[in-house]
Amino acid sequence: MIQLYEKLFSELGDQNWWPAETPFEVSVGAILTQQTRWESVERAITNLRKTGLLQPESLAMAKREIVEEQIRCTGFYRQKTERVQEIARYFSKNSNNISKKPTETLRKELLEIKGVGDETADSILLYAAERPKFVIDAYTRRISECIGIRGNYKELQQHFEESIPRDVELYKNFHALIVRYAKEYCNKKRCDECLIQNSMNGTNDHPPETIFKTTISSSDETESSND
DNA sequence: CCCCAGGATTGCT
DNA sequence: AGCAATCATGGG
Repeated sequence: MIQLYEKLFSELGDQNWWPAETPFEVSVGAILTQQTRWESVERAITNLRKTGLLQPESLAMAKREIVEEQIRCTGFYRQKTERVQEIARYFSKNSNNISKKPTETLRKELLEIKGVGDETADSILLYAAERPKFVIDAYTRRISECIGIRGNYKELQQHFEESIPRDVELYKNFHALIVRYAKEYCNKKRCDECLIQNSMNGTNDHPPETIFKTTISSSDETESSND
């Protein structure tokens, strides 16, 4: 799997992804970017900054209509308004001790916020809180499928995290490269030029159905006993 | 006019 | 546990 990273890096270089000033900005962006282009998010962030709403306290207290107006360009603006304001409330309360919370504790708290699912939580954990959590998004799923890795969110994440060194910067860059690559190649159906099939040659040439059973089969949970 | 984008929630089976 | 409908704007 690390060969894949090397391949993508040598081909596409450093991505300098997720440009943002503060952890709070990253977290707001993580909500806004759901099912939307990043260019729209940038506009919304600019609007929020311009109106002084890019801080936890001011955003939390702002009138709903005002926030909606600023982020409307990202779509789903009513839900997203409610959700970024919840994020803002969370940061208002916890901005002092977020860095002290254990990763899994933080993750659980983030997931309690309506509108924060697995991917958004891990994006916040990785890009805002600098925790080694590999983000699984639609592109990562698609590429995983192509090289015969299947499973739910947690299984895919586990597979990536066990296959590469536990390093925050590596996680960031790898994920950024996957997204960049998928946009350039998968979205344009340039499968004939696929770098991934080539770079994974030899490490994984099993048929899609039989590859995953060996690595995952036992779901060893060390967290809560059940739901 | 159609489909898709750096998802999550809800409801149904 | 898995699947479809829903949310909504902006670009190609």
